Amino acid sequence: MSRPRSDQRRTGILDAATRVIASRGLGAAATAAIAKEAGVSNGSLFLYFESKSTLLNELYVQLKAEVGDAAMADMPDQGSTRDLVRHMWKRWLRWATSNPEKRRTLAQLEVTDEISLESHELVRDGQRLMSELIERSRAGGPMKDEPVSFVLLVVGAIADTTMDVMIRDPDGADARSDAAFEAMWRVLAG
Amino acid sequence: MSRPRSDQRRTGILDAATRVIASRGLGAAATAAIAKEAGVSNGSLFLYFESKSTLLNELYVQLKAEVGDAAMADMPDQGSTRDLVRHMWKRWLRWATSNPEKRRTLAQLEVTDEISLESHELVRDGQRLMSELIERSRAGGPMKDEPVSFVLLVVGAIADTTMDVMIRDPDGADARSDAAFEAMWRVLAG
Amino acid sequence: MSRPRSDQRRTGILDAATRVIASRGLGAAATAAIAKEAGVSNGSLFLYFESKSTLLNELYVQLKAEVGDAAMADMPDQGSTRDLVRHMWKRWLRWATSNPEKRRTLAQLEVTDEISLESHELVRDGQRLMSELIERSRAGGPMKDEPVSFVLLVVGAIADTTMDVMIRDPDGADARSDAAFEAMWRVLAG
Amino acid sequence: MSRPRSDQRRTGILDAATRVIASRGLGAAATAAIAKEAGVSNGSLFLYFESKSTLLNELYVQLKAEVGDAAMADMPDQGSTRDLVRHMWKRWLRWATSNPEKRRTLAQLEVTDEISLESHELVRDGQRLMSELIERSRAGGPMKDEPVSFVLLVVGAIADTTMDVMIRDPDGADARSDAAFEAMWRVLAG
DNA sequence: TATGAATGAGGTTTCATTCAT
DNA sequence: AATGAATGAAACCTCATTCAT
Repeated sequence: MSRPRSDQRRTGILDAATRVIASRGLGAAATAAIAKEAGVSNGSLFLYFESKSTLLNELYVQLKAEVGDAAMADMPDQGSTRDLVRHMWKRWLRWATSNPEKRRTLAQLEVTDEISLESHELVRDGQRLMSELIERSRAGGPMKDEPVSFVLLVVGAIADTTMDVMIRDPDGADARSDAAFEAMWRVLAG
Repeated sequence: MSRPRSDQRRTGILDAATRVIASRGLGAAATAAIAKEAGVSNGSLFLYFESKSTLLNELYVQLKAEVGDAAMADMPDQGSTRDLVRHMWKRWLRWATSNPEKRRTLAQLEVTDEISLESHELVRDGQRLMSELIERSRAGGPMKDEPVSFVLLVVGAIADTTMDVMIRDPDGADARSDAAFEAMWRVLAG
Repeated sequence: MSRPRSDQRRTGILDAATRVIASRGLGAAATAAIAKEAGVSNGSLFLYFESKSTLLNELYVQLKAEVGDAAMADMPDQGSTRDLVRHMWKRWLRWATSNPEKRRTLAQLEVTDEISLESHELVRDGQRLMSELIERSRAGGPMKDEPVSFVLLVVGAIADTTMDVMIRDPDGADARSDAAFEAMWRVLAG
Repeated sequence: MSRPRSDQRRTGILDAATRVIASRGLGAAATAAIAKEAGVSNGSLFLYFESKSTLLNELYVQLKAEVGDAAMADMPDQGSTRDLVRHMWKRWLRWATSNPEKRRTLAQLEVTDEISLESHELVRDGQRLMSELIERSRAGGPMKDEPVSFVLLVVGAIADTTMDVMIRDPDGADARSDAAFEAMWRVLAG
């Protein structure tokens, strides 16, 4: 019938947005700049995304899902809880250091009020696997009586901080990662 | 030209900016809105601050200093390191829960690329006292060989997360604060 | 290239345009909206009409012809001039009240500068029958020495106003119609 | 204190809008075009008018008031009703022929759905004087039992049509005006 | 010094029209 | 012939900053 709407193009726009936000900041991420970076006309962007706001929200949800998937990928089906958490930790940080732009972009989106409550909920739903692992790990730790959501936020904050530092100074990345894991593990398991 | 004298006005503008950013978000913080909130004319704002960017940078540095001062105020000159850190922790979180708008604003400014490298350095300098306390505390912990700056960032991230959750749900504030302190202390002192 | 054949589609698009303009106003009548309302693809519209302007012009001419035809239909071949004019008047207004959307759309098109001089001339040509009737009627009236085109415009203006009021308040329609006919007749025949 | 907001500028913008709409049509009356025509910056327009819509509404109300004022100006305090109506008619048409652009613009604004109900009501209120004169005149005529608002609309329609024809062909203006007055008078007084 | 009017670049979004399928 | 994705030129409006008063 006609040229089919292309998933590649959609993805291309999201990728372009990631790059623009990472390099120039959210404040300078004009739709025109994103479209240009994606090699797409100004109007096409609005064919694939209803508004700039939906674009940002979808990008946020997708990136969050990507981190979550990366962290839980290839999870062994046996081993001590500590080993499982360590696996998660490694994958998590590896994703960040391999995708510094996505990490930077995510950090910016995390605080905007452009991101709707609904998107935040979608993200929470997608983190069920991580939540469950955290839940199991904290049994004997200092946060055993706190809401899981809070524990997850704290662990996430430590991870994010570690990522940022690792990205900024790749030489010390391994040392940072290991030390932070030990620290984080104590937060959970005491 | 020369610095205008009314410090009251300067402060008024900074306070207004805090309120506007906290309530409406950084994206909607037009200079006109800030001026209006401050009860000052549009143009006056630029007599006190060279540009919007300067204003935001000064606000950031000032708020960061305020948190630091609050955290280290009334520090007893003796007591175990743990007690000192506990003191810091309590003051720190109390400041945040007493100043939710400032906390919210700070969270927004933290990620903008509007904040210059210089401002970030200024902030680091102002945190010397905290740094030293952290330095002393971590001696036997899992992060004993990491750069202090990194440790400080991790501790700060835990604190910020705790603050945000406490502000969002004041009922559980005390439980959150205590549990997070124990967790944080393990990060430091193992 | 050559005229596409499906007259049904052509008509469907014109009808859709009528509906869209009547309900949403000429300013909101995007070609995409018209195509959608017609159940036809975006691009097809331009197979049937060279441009939006052509579409509007054709719609205008067609609607005007329709009113004219309706007004002169079933005209008896004898009777006093007054009876003939009365017949015309009745049919004219009946068409309008039976086709409020077409009437509304026509009112909008009447003033746009989108309508070309040529279209206006086409319309005038199509109103020859009405013109002749008016011509005969005004013999003894106050406008007996004016250009027929002017008289026709005046009569049309009275009719349009009456229609609009009738459509807006159907209860008083008959009273309006009768009174306005008497008034109009005096304009013609004094 | 500062440069005062200038009524001249406000008026200048309204005048510019009138000119642009009259010459290029409402569809081509971009705010940028209006601003340029007014010799004012793009942004200034929005300092004087909240939105394009308010600008158009104010223009409409103002022009309508102007016509009404013009029509009722210098009304003698005695004389037959017919003389008074004739006075109104003359002034009314004179205004239109002296202000062809305003007349054209008004014709365009009259049908837009950009004009709010409130504006239409404002206009109606401003036409009380005319209404009263019409009311008195129609006592023995064919429309004596119709709503005044309807009669006013009909008279207005005749006037508008006459104006348009007069403007288009100034040579026959006087003949048109006189004939149309006689016709209109019969509508009222039979 | 203080005011707020003035500026114009830039932002998001719409839409008539073209073109690949 | 038919589709609907693609285009890019506007359109309206905001806002940091300057400038007349």
